[in-house]
Amino acid sequence: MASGARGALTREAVLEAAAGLVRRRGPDALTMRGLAAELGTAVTSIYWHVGGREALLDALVERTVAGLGEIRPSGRTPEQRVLSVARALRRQLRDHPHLVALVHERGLTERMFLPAQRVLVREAHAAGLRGARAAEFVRAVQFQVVGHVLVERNRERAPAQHPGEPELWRAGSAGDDPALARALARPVDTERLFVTAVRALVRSLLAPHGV
Amino acid sequence: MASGARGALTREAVLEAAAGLVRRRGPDALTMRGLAAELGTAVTSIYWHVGGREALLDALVERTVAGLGEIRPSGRTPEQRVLSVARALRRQLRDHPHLVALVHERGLTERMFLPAQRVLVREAHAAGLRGARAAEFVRAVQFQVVGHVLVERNRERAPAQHPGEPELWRAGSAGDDPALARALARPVDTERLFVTAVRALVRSLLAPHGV
DNA sequence: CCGTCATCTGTAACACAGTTACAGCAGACC
DNA sequence: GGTCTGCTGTAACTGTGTTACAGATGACGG
Repeated sequence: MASGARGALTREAVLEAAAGLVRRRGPDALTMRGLAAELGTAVTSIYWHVGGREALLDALVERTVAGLGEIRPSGRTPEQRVLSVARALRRQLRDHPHLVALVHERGLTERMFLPAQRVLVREAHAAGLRGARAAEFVRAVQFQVVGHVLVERNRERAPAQHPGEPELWRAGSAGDDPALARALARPVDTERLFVTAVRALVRSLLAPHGV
Repeated sequence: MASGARGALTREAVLEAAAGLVRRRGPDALTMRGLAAELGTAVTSIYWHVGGREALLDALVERTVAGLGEIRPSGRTPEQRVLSVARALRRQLRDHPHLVALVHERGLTERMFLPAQRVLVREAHAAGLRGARAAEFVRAVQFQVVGHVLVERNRERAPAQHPGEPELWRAGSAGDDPALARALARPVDTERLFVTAVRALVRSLLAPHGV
């Protein structure tokens, strides 16, 4: 059963090296040959241990998601607690930028959110939402958080754009509101925007006055 | 200046063929050799006319965005009008699914939204928002719409997930709310969710009572 | 102690991708 | 005619995922 004398390559070692490679140099840098070189072995060993590239990426996603810490709500009101969950989740995803790219590339955004879903369900209940209404609340928050992070990440690696927002709003194209033009020409404060948007959404959905 | 006797390959013809290829078989199917074969020419001609693959994709995005129709708000209240803009934009993006993939791959989500930004600014103004407040409103709606479409598209091409929402919520893991468990085990009605979320966000941000 | 077998590794290839060096063709212009 | 520019084709280079196949290595049964 045992392998050669020296390294005794394991599936875990392969995943570890792959994770390191992705963390340091991004998902595109994860090539089978490069990974083999990093491990000082041959490509075929990797295929034997973890299967092809697809399986490797899937395993990486699973591994990283499992490694994310538990999310604990904090705050008094349900609104505060949900907001804290959203912020924690965004923080986790931003701390693992490669995960977002990986997950999106593989169509697994749902998987990325599952760990937080239970927590949100509890908070929805605590806020008095039940049944389909609660489910819709959880889904709305989920889509907003994940969507925001996707857009955010996307913008960060965006090249120079033509025409970009600065050029577009430089002149008086905003009618008679120079403050607005200035604000739109400035780069986005994504952290602040995130909090504002989530708070607005949550406040509205938790409001008691029916839809 | 003129070319060979027959086709007279032009940059426009190359872009048209590339757009068709992407529309029919997705961005991955757009290979330089495949495109050349479709056009009955050689790869080098494509390089001469439009540059490499990156430039080709950029041109495609530009072309498609330019081809999107104008967005006209409809409805009486600002809330209704903004919601109509959001729905129209989502509809446009969903009618060009390849565009979403292309744009995300190239980090150009901002470019995707620019045509609608002016309209939203006008509506924000009509609703009484000014300056930084209006800018934040526009950005929040922008992030939500684009983010939602990204998540939506991502889910549609998602493979079977382990564990998925159905398995997760099949049992009584939702405490004592079987209706909620059922709702979460069902597939998401993204159209409805989109409207609910955008309306909630807009309503809250347009409310007069300060932050 | 020898043989067999499952496990693991290495060599070398295949098909396909983007890209480009370079030769050649066709019309324009002098 | 000669030359020059615009455009096209051949064939190659590098790098990708993947796999057929031959070995190596150690455990186990006789």
